[in-house]
Order: sequence, then C-alpha cells, then structure tokens
Amino acid sequence: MLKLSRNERNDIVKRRLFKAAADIVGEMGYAEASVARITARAGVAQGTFYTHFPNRQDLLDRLLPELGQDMLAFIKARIDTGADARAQEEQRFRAFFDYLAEQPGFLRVLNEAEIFAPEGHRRHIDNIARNYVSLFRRGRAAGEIGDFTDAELEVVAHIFMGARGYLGQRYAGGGSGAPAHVMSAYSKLVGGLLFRAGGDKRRTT
Amino acid sequence: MLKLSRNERNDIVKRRLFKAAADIVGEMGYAEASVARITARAGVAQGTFYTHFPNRQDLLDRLLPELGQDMLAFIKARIDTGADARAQEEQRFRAFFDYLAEQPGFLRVLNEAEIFAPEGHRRHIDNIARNYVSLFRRGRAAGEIGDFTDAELEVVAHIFMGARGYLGQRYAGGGSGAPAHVMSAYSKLVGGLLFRAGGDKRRTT
Amino acid sequence: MLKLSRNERNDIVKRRLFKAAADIVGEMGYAEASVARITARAGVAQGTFYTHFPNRQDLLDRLLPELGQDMLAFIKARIDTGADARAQEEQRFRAFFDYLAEQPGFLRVLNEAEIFAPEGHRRHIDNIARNYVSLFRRGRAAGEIGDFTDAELEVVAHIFMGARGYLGQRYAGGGSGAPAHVMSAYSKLVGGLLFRAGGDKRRTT
Amino acid sequence: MLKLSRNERNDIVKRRLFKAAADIVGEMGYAEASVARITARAGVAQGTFYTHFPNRQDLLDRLLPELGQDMLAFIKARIDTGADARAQEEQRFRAFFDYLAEQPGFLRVLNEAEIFAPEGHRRHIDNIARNYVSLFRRGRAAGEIGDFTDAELEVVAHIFMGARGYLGQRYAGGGSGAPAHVMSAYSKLVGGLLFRAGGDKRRTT
DNA sequence: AATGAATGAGACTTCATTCAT
DNA sequence: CATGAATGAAGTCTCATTCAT
Repeated sequence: MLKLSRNERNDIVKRRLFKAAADIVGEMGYAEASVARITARAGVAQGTFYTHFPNRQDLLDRLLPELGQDMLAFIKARIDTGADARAQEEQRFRAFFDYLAEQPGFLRVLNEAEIFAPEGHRRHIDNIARNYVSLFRRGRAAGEIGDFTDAELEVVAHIFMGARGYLGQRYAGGGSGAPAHVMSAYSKLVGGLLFRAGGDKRRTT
Repeated sequence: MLKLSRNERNDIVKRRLFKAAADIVGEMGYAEASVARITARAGVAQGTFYTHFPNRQDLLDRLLPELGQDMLAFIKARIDTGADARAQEEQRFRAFFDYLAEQPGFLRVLNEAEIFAPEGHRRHIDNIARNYVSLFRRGRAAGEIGDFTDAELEVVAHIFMGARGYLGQRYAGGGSGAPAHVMSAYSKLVGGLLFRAGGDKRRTT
Repeated sequence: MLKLSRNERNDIVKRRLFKAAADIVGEMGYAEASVARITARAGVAQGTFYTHFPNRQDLLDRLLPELGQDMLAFIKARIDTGADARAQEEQRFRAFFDYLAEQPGFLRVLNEAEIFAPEGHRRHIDNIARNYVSLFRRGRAAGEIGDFTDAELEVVAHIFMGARGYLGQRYAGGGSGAPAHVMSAYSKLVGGLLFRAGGDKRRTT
Repeated sequence: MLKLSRNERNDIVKRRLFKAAADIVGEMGYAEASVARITARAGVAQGTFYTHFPNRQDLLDRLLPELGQDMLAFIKARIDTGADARAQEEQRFRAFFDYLAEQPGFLRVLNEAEIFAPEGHRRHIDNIARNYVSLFRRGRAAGEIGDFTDAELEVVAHIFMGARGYLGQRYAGGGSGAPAHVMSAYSKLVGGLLFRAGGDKRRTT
C-alpha cells in the first residue's frame, strides 16, 4: 500500500522532524539544531515545523525525556532479574555503555539538555533517580544493601548518575561497550572496596 | 580572585574583561555572555575586547581552567595532610561544597563549559583527574587504598568528579555547604559500604 | 444582523465566516483578522475559507459597506421625519452615538478600513456622503438650509462625517450615547449656519 | 570639508533612516515600512537600524509627533496674528491644505498612526487639541467666540480636526491647496456660530 | 590602545494560499 | 464541499567582528 491516510502521513512527518532533531542534537548539539537545519534534514519546508510543534523549544524539551525512556527500556531488557543487587547494578552500567555505543548522541543530548532544555532535563533526572531509588529500596529490603536512609539512597542515585555521565563521557568513545578496566574499577568501587579505612565496620566483624 | 598569567598581570582592562565574563557566565550562562554584555560590564567599548582577546571563544575557553585552579587551591588549603586517604576525600568533598557556597557560579561554568568551551573543559577535567590520580597513588603506596591499577584509578577519579558534579547540582542550593545526609551517604558509599554482595572478600576475612 | 446578498442568504457557512471576521476586526482590528483566526472562530477548516471567498482581502473589503448599511438603517429608524433639517441632524448624531454604544467595534472597522480595506472604505464613504447630500438638498429645497451649492453640500457632508468619526473616537467610550456637552457643542456649531431652523436668531433679523 | 566627525556621521545616518521611514509611510503606509525597506532606502545595512533605534516600533511612534510639529510650525508661520479668530481659523485651514500639498504623505501618516503607532497618535492628537483649545480660549476672552464651556471647546477642537482630516482626505489630491468651494463651505459652516467676528450678521441684530 | 557605528548572516516565527484526500 | 497539512516568502531582531577615527 503506497498511499497512506492523512493521519499516518501526519505522524510520519512529525516523527521525521523528531528524529532529525535528535540526530542533529546528538551530532552537533542543541545550539546547531536550528529549525532551518531540522526541517532541511527532515525534508520539509520550514513552515511545516510549526504545524507539528508550537515552537522550537517545545521539541527540544521533548527530546531527552523521550530518549531517556528508550535508554531505560534498553537497559531493563538486559537485566537478569534473578541476580543480586550488586550484579544488577553492574549489568545496568554495562548496558548503559552498550546503549551509548548504539546511540552515540545520547550523552550529548543528556549533557546539553541541562542548559538548552532544562525542563526536559529535570524531568529526565527525576525519572532516573526515582527508578534507582525504587531499585535500591527493594535491595535494602532484601538485605542486599547496607544501612541507608531513603534520603541517602537518593544521594546514591545521583552519585551513580554522575558516575555514568562522566565515565560515559570519558570512556564511551570506542563504540563497543565499557572497557574492561572501567568495568572493574566501577565494580570494585561501587561494590564497596575502595578504602580500607579504620572505621569500616566490616573489618571489625 | 583571578590569577592571570604573568604578561597579563599588569593589564587592568584585560583583567576587568575576564572578571566580567566570569561573573556573567556564572550568573547567566555562556549563552548570555555576548561581547556586548561583557564589555558593557567591564566598562569599555566593544571594540576594545578585540585588542585583548583574538575572539570571544578564546576568552570563554580560558574561563574554566582559570577558575578550576582557584577551586583546587581552595580545597587544598582545607585538607589535613596528616589524615588518611578516606578522611582526606571526605574533606575534599566537603570543601568542594564550601567552595560552591562561596562561588555559586562555578558549577554553572563547569557544566556549561563542556558545551560552550569544550577546549577549556577538557583541560580542566584533565587537571582535576591528574590531581586525583596522583593523590590515589600516594594512598595506594601507603596501603590505604585497595587493589587498583593506574588505569582504574583514573576511572575512580572520573567517578568522583561525576559524583561531585551531580551532587553539587542537586544539593548545593542552600549556600551553606553539604547537607548532613549527603555527606553521610557519600562517606558510606565512597568508604565502601553500599553492597553486601556474596563475593566480597572482606566478608570472608 | 448581517444582511448578505440573495445568493448568500442560504449559505450558513459563508454567513458564519462573515460574522466571525466582523467580530474579530471589531475587537482586535484588521491586522489580527488572519484567515486562521476567522476560520477558527467560525468553526471551519482554513481551506473552507477559500470555497466562499476568493481571498482574504475580498472579505475584508465587504466588511465596512455591509456594516455601514446596518448603521444607516439603525439611524434612519430613529429619525423623526416630521422634524426640521437641523433637528434631524441632531437626531442622526445622537443615533450615531447610540449605534456605537451597541456596536462598539464599528468605529474600529470604520477607521481601519481606510488602511486595510481601502476599496470598501471608499465605497462606504461614498454611500454616506451621497446619503447626506440628498438629505441636504431636500432641506435646501424646503428652505431649511442656507445658500450652499451642490459641491459645497458635499464638503459639508465630509465635515459631518469627520466630526462624527473624531468625536466618536474621543467620546464614545462610555457605552451609553453622546455626553451632554458633546451634544450641545455639536448642536451649536453645526446649527450655526447650515440650517435656518425656526429657533435661529438670524431669522429674527 | 568632506570628512565629518563621528558624531555628525552618526546623526546623518539617523536622520536618513528617519526620513526614509517617513517617506515610505507617506507613500505606502506603515505596513510597508519594514526595516528592510527603510534601511534599503536609507542605504545602510539592516543591522544599522538597531544602532539608532531600539526597535521598529520606536521609530514608527516618533514619526507622527515629529511631522506634526513640522505641520504646526508651517501653519503658525502663515497666520496673521492681527486678524480676528474666525479669519485665523480660515487661514489655518488653508495653510493645512498647503501643507498637504507640500507633504502629500502627511495625511497617510496621520490616519494610519492611530493603528500602527497609537502612542504617537495620541500624543499628536493631544498636541493639536491643546493648541486649538488655547486659541479658542483666547478668542473667547476677546469676545470673538460665542458661549462655549471649556469642555465644549474641546469638542469643537475635535470637530475641526475631523473636518480637516476628512476634507484633506477627499479634496487634497490636486496638490495645490484647498479648492475654492471647500474653502467657502468650510468658512460658512465653521464661521457660523463659533465666532462672533465683526461682519457677523447676528451682531448687528 | 580605545572607540563604537556599521555590517550582514542567520535565528525564530507567522501567514495567505494551495491541493491531495 | 470540506479538510488541514504543507508551503515558502517575508518579517523582526541579535551578534561577533571589522575598521575608520
């Protein structure tokens, strides 16, 4: 069937615009994502943009939350739900790098969104943090996670997000997942091995 | 206080331009730091800008490395060099939040630089990472830090930077240092307590 | 109530578009009367506009002449045909203000039409002027109006229209007819030389 | 001296922009007075506009008050201050038509300003009305004008302005002053009751 | 060295009109 | 007849940079 209904056609163009914007932001950043460039890449006239989005900012604000859902789904599909909390966090971390290998632009969208699409950024960060905290609480209930208050768990979630972000930025260039030493360091640290400080309760055990 | 290179020290106008730019970026972000605004705040004509800097980007790229040195000096002055590695990292983290309370614009410069002054951002990140790694190696030599290769230490450095950045972003609003639960969570995690996974060697000890 | 030509009488959509346009122009002016807004208010699609009018300007040009006929009918219904010419002009002037109180948008249409619908404006002005002149000639024949040539009567008609327009603009805001001092000033001035009505002192000469 | 100081150059460009705008509005109306057209006629780049005016509307708002002052000066220079009030009003009316002959665009600026530069229009109307009223009051004090309250004098001022505007619109096309029959009709009508000049028949009563 | 007016490319957005459905 | 997505020209304004003074 070559002929599409008006509704289908409409959706296709909207999706093309969205995709074009995501690609451009991933490649060149929000600042280069002008309406002219987006519509050019989508193959439509500039005016067409405004039949699908009220303005440029609106599209930019939708970008990260949408891609963030993609990422979450991608990661969730790679988790062994039978594993313990620590193993799952390692799987999540590895899956994050795998996602970056598939969607090299994601990190750029993530980082720049804070500036160019603050509304969308906040929404995304909240999504991820909530997701993390709920996982942590389940782990805590299962006795797999130490003594952390709820407020502290939120802090931990932000640490993990920060680690992801900075490590992705630094080490995801290769296009083929997390390098071995990044995995090992992350695992050791997050798993609780970095310091052998005096006050560590486990040592007294 | 901005420290400019030797040649610049006596150049009052140049210093004023630099200060004006730093203030503007801290308050409103790089995007608002137009040459017109910078020169207006510095109290000189627009053309004067170009007798001191080859172009706008050049000044923007110098911003973060310069401010980063300030931050490093601030933190270093607050470290008890006699303490062990873990205690020192806690001091560094606390000092970072204290610095943010004093220089609320720093985080903005840091975050936006990645986008608007990538050259300067890379320089800054390398500075901090190098600094961290050299501290870690000293700790490792003293037996205060576990089994990490040099490459892994660099990974840890990025994790710490990421944690700082994201936690600062989320919790530094108050203007009066790190909240207690942020400190405690950071301490527990970084100190090695989050997971009680089965394979943890220390548990078998 | 809009009276459309015979062909249009049964065309509900066309009438709705016309009414919508008149309302919008009255409320916000011609500049805001975009096809999008007119069709939205009429509750039809944009494209539908062009099945009823060849283009936007065509509708705009019909607006004032149509509304002008309304106004004329409104005024005519309030004239005591038995009164002398001067009294009738006072009634007309008062009725004009009453019309403005009922149709506050009319003045806006009238004033802006000169710019945005010059063709329609010319037609309207000619209508009103012709109307005036024919009244004046009847008055002159009845000896109620002084020595004016036909060409001069046209001049007087324009003066009256100008007076109406400017006074309406300045004093019709209240929404309740002509203020007393406006009526009295108009009456004194206009009554001056044009009419030789009974109360005129010169007649005693 | 071919070389001008910067200040002089600056003023010249600003004046050229202003003149260009006035000419364009006079010829084609405010709607056609785009920044592109104004700067093109002034022979400068579009951006130059904004070094002299904060925005397009600002220039448009200055247009009528400025031209209105010109007109007032033009008229004042043609008044015989020794003549009585009625003769002076006739001179003013004739001078107004002479001004229109010299500045054919003025009427367009005047009429359209109400819509496109309402701020400037209000200022102009107030100027003229105040001017008229002060003349009337002097005439009333000198016994040359009949029984009108202050509020009524303002009404009369608006009638005169309206008459000027509509008559100018209708009869000023020729480019050579007021046609004889326009003058005579105006004179008869306006002379009617407002003024009690020496030749007034009623005085002999 | 300092000035600041001038430049012109490029950004976002609106809108009358067309045309395939 | 009705629809409404698509078009593309045109509008206002910003801004880094240059250059004559």
